[in-house]
Amino acid sequence: MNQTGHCMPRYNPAEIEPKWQAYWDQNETFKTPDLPVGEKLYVLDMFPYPSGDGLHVGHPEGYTATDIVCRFERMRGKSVLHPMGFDAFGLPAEEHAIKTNTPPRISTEKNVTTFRRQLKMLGFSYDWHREISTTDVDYFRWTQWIFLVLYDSWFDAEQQRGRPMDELPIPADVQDAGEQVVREYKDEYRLAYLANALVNWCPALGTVLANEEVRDGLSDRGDHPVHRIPLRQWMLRITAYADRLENDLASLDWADGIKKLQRDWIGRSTGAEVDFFVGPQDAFSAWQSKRCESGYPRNPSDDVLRIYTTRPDTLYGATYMVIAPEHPFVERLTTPEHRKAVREYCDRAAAKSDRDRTENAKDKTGVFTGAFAINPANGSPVPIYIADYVLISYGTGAIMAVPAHDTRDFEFAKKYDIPIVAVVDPGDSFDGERQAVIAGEECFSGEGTAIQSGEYTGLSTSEFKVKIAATLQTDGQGREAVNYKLRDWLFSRQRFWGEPFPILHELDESGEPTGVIRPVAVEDLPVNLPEIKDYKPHDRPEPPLGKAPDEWLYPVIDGVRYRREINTMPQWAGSCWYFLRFIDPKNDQCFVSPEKEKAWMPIDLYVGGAEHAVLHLLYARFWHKVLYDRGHVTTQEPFQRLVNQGMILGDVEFTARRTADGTWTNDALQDGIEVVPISVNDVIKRGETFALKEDDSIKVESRAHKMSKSRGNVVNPDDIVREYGADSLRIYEMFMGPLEATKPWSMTGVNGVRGFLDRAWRMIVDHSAETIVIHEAVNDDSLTAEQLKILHRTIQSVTTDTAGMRFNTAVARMMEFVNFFTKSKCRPREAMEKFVLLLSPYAPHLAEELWQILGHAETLAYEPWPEFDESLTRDDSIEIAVQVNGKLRAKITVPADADRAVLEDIARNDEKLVEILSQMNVVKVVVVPGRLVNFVVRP
RNA sequence: GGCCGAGUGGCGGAAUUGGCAGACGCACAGGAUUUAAAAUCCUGUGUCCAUUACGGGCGUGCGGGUUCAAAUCCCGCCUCGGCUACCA
Repeated sequence: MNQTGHCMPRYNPAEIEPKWQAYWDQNETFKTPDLPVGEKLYVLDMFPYPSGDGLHVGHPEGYTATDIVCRFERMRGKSVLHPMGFDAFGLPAEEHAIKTNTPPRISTEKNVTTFRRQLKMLGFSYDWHREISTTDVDYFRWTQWIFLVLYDSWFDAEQQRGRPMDELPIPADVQDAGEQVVREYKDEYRLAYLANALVNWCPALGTVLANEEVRDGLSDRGDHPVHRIPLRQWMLRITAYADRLENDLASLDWADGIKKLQRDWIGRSTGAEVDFFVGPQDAFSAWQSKRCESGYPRNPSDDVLRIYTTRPDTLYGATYMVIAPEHPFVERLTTPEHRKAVREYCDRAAAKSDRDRTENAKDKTGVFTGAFAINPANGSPVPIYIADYVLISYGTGAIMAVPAHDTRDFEFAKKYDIPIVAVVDPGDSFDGERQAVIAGEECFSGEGTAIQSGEYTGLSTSEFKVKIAATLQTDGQGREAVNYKLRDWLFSRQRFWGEPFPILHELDESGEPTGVIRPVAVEDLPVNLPEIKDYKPHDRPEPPLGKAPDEWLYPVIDGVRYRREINTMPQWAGSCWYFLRFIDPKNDQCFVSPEKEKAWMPIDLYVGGAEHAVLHLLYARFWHKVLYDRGHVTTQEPFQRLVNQGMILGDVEFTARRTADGTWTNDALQDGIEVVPISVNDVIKRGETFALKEDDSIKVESRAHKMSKSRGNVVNPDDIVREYGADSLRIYEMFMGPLEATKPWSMTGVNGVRGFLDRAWRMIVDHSAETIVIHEAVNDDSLTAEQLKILHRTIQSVTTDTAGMRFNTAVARMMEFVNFFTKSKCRPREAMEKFVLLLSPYAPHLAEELWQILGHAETLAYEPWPEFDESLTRDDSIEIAVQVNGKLRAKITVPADADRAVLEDIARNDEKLVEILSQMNVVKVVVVPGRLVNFVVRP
């Protein structure tokens, strides 16, 4: 039996785990057929970014969960697709490339090798034939192809679907204006389009930074100043799909929390757009009548400031207006005497990131432009301010400010002494000071009844909204509008290590861009990354691909010279469709064969961390819907069921506070007081909290922290596998608690699970023998009635718990099985074999080994999952509780199927109950068969 | 500030529909085995009172409520964690 020939009586994962991994590899045990045979199951893990640090213990948590489901369902006869790959584009590899001046592909491949080794070491049953990496040229060829689909699509708002560009209706006046106007018109509709977007440009580092790399207007690395500058960027029109992305959530089997996160992120709001006239006051009525005739224009003219509001009912209370510092009207509206102050204010705002602006939200700042607009409701002039609490990227970048009914406007108005006019009466039921609100001394942002609102006075908020929207519409001064917090997706990065855009910019004879864009022909894909000499940033806000050799950068097609797009796609791109490629990873004719796509999609179970709850899932859903609309996939949603695994924290740490001279203290943290780690042995529990053993007046803090390099509490799976084995790691991660919960790591816990596997081994293998032989207690006897009951109960629990992904309790039931049979001198082979099959999804290496020891030549991966007989799991007699007034007073043993009358009778005749009941009057008897009998009594 | 989640022994956690709180594991203690230790096996282990045995009181973050019965349902708080952050 022992292939290496030497004696191995003890459970030795270091030997059997590599053995079975090699077996699965050589026998292609988990190779999945191109098309499912029978019922299909597509189970997907969120593929990892292969960082230089290798796997951490958080990865195997979700991966083990899906692996258990896959192994379990294979045994239940399903055709399972379970692939793995790598999301390998990304910043760390590029940073490494800059530092060492080596191509990022080299470090990426090295990291992928490490990840693959670690994943194989854990015994996951992936079909490795399907491995893909987003950085594979054969892969990103199709990422580029999908980009071209996006570029060639527009969103038909009426039909609510994406359609090819050649189906876009071109208005006659546009058609007549010539080719260039038609081209520009088309570009306005494409799902992929170019626009000026603000980026964080850091001149000192010579690079553009992500929002999270900027703090207080300085770069995270090096503290250099960062400016927000507009740059021509690729955008994806995800907002067009906002309503579908929101509505289709209803059909998905996801946790409500995650759905809500997505809904909030999309952030749909309804309200109105209103144009405020900004010309001279005596021209106002002329403008009004003009608007009555022309109607509300699609794009605002120069003589108006267009705003978006969700509360058009508060129009009469708009006492000032605010535009964002980046608003295109800033320059034009500012009067000469305010120019200097405005310029200074806008420069300061430009130096701040969105995040910094919002972090100091309490203190509103702003500057007066000197200009006024006319409130269309009452014709009175209102001052126009510039303030960074208004964001250029939301709505129209301008607001009407109603300080009486918006807390932000209220703060601002207080600070700058702007009139506050209440126009909503909160009513009697209002908790706060109703009179203070009406007097404009307190802000109220709820709904109520209109006051001081001309003809609308007396209307409820909702009636008012409907009426004024209609009026604005007829007067051509506004219209109903919908807005989203979701922005169009900024889809380009000034980076080297990403997918190149398959886009060419036409150049004129002097080498300047003509504005004409030419997509790379599908047959010319892929556009590979060029070799470049160095990866260091320039001092211009230009991507590293600007340094590419001319042969790459300046292709000539049909005598026309082009410059390639030198931005690259963001890391999200590759993960937007990888699940489709897994279905058909080698196809060089199309991104996925329609037949295979139809057979395998949608994904039946998708497991990953909650950190991707919003962006990745939203982006992938968006791409999928475009592909669906264009007829390339057959499902509207890619991820039918989603489960988020919880975070694994480091081992619990105890800390106490100490002063500089070394005395313990409970004082708050301040200069001279430090937090020091305490050993578990020096800690006692005192009441609700922990305290120091040597001085129990000193509080000890007990908490598990996120694993991080800086804290030094990171657990490396390599170490765990070396010391305890992969099967122990797998089971421990499942046994810690529910999959979705956040839970702290514990080394002694792993050791405990290893003890269980040791016992399982010794239950079947004679560990005192010289060679591997089956334990003498294992025989061909038939099971006793009790053994049969335990076996079937175990099968039942493990089956339902595994199917319900309650892995922690499934493991507990298997532990009980082992505890029971280890005590038994007679362990029928039938029971042992069924147990091994139950264990196999959880501890596949050990199970395979035991299966072989029990005399089987083939892998157990496709053995039928054990069946249970429910009638065998039941007891003939059970013990139930007898309560008096809800308190447990006795326990009685009764036939399992005893009815109410019988139960009450037995309970009444119980020795103890006779005694109690003799002194009491029974008012009521509650009998729950199989549970309890409760006597309600009075003296 | 907003949203979401969670509070059960020394610790991780279990507990169908409201129906015997603490499954399983860790840790700890005692015992067996051993020259000894490790390993293994057995026993005990919420807490307080009582201990002659049977026992009894309390107990699922806190305070109320509904109910024959509440970890579970309702109302009001507290604490911790995660996400998010001026979205007009």
